[in-house]
Amino acid sequence: MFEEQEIEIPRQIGLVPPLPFGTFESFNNKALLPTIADPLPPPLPPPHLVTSSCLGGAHQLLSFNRSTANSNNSWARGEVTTAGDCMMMMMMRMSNKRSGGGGGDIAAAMKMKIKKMKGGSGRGRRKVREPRFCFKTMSDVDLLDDGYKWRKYGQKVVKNTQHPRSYYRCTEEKCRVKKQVERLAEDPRMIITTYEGRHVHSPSNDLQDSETASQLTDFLW
DNA sequence: CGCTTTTGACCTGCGC
DNA sequence: GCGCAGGTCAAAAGCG
Repeated sequence: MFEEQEIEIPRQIGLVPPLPFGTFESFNNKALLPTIADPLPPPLPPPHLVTSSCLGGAHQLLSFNRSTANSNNSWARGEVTTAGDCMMMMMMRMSNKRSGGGGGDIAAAMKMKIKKMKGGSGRGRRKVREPRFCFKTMSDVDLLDDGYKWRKYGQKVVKNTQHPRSYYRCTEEKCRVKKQVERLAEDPRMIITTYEGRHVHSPSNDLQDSETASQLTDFLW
């Protein structure tokens, strides 16, 4: 059970079904498909982070075809080929669910961390913490291609970790989305990517389907 | 030359 | 109040 009153980030993060960890099948099964009309999943198990080793090596090619997708949304028209696509799918999935209400699991998962950061830290003005969620992925490269352009603005060695945490900000003007990237101490092949905020623009990658781009704008933060 | 990365300093909150 | 830790700033260096 979650003590929702202690959750200090907006509940718009929504529900995310727990993902089996360690296999690409987790991306081929329905749990991750961005089917907008999906009913809400059953009540969630305890707080968790979204986890999946969707990437074997650097941006291993993933295939995700129309028949698998089984829906008319934009993603069903193409193939998922990059790490970024995988992350987008997860993000979209989360966005799909948030409107259904009853969310808060990710928020709960982050509760301790957010609570600790409540009031924040760092230089200058204090601001309201944006919604956050994180992915655990397997990749050789730290900065996954998620369709957006990022500028690194800091790096920090976090206590009790072997690898520094990198801080990135979306390069788009007026877009305040940030992300943190760090490698797992236990398994350096795994990287934890934490997104904070919501994109106010389309991915900078050239998407062949402009409709896709516009829909992404709707779904991605 | 403009953009990105690096990196040490700085700021703020929290725990003791 | 002090020290610690996390997050951010910004100057300098690097790069295409």
